[in-house]
Amino acid sequence: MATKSSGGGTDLPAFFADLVRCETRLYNALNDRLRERHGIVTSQFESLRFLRDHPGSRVADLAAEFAIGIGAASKGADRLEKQAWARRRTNPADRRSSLLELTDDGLRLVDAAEATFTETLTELTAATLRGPAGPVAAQLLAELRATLERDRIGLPTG
Amino acid sequence: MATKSSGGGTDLPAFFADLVRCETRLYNALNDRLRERHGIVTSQFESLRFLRDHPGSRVADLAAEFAIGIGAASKGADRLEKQAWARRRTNPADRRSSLLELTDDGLRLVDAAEATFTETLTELTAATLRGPAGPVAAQLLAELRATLERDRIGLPTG
DNA sequence: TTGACTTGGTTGCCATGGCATATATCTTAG
DNA sequence: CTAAGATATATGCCATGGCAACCAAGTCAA
Repeated sequence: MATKSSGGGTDLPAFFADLVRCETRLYNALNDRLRERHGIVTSQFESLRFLRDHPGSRVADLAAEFAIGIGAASKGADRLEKQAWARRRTNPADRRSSLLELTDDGLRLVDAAEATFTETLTELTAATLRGPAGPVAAQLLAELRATLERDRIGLPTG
Repeated sequence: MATKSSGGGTDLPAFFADLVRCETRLYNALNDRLRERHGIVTSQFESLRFLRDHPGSRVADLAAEFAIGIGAASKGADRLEKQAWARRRTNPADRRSSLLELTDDGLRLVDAAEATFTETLTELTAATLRGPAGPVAAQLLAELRATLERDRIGLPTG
């Protein structure tokens, strides 16, 4: 029981495998629904929601939030701009960067997509999360996330 | 509190966000360690471990396990074969498919990588999972995974 | 002020995965 | 047995992300 005892009673490799499998399948399922109803995928929905809730963010802020590279964040912003869902505005305080904000179209889209997102997520997870373990697990994931972010774990290079 | 009550006391969108952020950062961090020490990434480690533990699996079995498309699984197998970590053997019962198995090199690699994997994962998560919430959360994710797999949620097309 | 360093972002190249298509094999109704 | 359909995989095209090279702009010390 060497493996189990390292995690204080939890089989960490099994925990990780379950975490990844849940994430993959939920992400895929949400992609399907969001694509068919709104023409976007989950990563775009999350970017739009972040920009709605944090207007004036920079490309680097998107990268940090989602733990993706700066390059990927920049390209993602390009795509949102190309669809006229977001735009870059010159940052008056630092001309190297731009401040991102949603357009009216983008705002309407994210609000509509959020309904689909929440509905689908509820459909897929509410039964399992309904019991008393739900909030405990949610709290633990929030703590794990906070720890990883505090220690800057798993940030890509570029 | 409409959102929270749908999940029986859990904010499902927040739960999902935390789940995805944890998965991304852990995956990235494990990628770094595995790449520098063994020249593989986490997805390859997981494939190798699966083949070690389920010898004679088919490409379709890999796809189902990881909720990726058949095409992606086929290409992944190609890459493992190219490195001589695995090989395809003709399936005597069905000549459309091959049975995959590790080579001796592949077996040595996965065993070595597993030590790095477990060690890194422990380093990153053991502190958070140590408390009483750890097993509760692990159990909940296992149940969620089982539900998603039972209902075939989030399987790609090809 | 200026030159070295840092920081924010963009872009090109490569690897990987999704999806559609193409093949080769099974399976099965008749 | 045969033809139609189902199944397992392979492969091509496209989208996306990592990483590195590059450029523009800010910071700082002397």
